[in-house]
Amino acid sequence: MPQAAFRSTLRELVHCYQAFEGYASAHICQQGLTISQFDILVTLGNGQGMTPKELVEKTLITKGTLTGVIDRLQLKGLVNRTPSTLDGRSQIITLTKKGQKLFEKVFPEHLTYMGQAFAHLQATEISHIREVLSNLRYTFENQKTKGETL
Amino acid sequence: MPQAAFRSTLRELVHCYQAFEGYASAHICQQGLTISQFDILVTLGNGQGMTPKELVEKTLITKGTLTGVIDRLQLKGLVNRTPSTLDGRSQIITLTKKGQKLFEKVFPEHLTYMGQAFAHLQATEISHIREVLSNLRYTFENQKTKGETL
DNA sequence: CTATATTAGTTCCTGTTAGAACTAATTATC
DNA sequence: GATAATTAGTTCTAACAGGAACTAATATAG
Repeated sequence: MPQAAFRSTLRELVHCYQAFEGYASAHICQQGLTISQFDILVTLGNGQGMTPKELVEKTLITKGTLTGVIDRLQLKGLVNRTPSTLDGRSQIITLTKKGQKLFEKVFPEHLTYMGQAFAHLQATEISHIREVLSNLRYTFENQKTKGETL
Repeated sequence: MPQAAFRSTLRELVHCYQAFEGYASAHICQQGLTISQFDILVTLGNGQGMTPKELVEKTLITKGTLTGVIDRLQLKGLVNRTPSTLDGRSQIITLTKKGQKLFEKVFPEHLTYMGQAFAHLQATEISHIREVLSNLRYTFENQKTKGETL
């Protein structure tokens, strides 16, 4: 089989993701936040607080890592840890006023910033990109499952 | 502007990349290598050796990180550091026989493994994905440059 | 030729990642 | 209701990322 075809596509996927990360993080790091911290801030924004468990489910951060990310957000005074009254093992992470304020400032800015990159694309083009990515993702996930069942 | 369009596309990009990484790394880690180590092994394979500087240029690893990656590859007996005769600051990283042998085993296997994920796609479809990714990448890179010039 | 600037690689720092082991609390089972 | 299995969160380890500071060697400029 001619392998050059998919190899260059994979390279392009990596480069594309790197370009996205570079573009997004440039803005986020300007705010003195890391990507992970921003991810948590945004996930907590607009909500009533969550347990670390829920945060792990909603973000791409694993539980071992999350402890440290929350530690640092707490040091910055952006989140609080409150023991859960329902479950003694559990706690609720909430934004402090400072955290909420930061979220309300940074999140819309970030959307605008990211939106700029897509400004020259039609809605149908954006949808098409999403479809292609979705199929490619499925390709890997489906294959992985196959491999595991063998 | 309706922001939902590009937001879901970005999410899909992240998920797609994660799926790719998960699929690829499952195979690489089976070989007792990390992604970075594999990256260096493959970059050195088929060649005469390179300076760390060249490795930094050809991979996505920064020079501070590279020192450690090479250290660990050296500990595993997969690469050698040889001082350059042309430049006293410089050194040449080469695969040991063991490293070369590992490369010759692992790399073709990895290509086959990755190729499996694309087996159900036509060559034209693979090219199309590459085009879409390439354009999306350009979108970010172009935008970034714009921002910097402002 | 000598002072200066640049370059190659290492080291250090902070933060993140994945995964394993651990603690404490809770649920399930008999 | 005591024992066993789960679950929530923390801690630890090895590795990596990005960036700044550092060392030694080389190039450049006067």
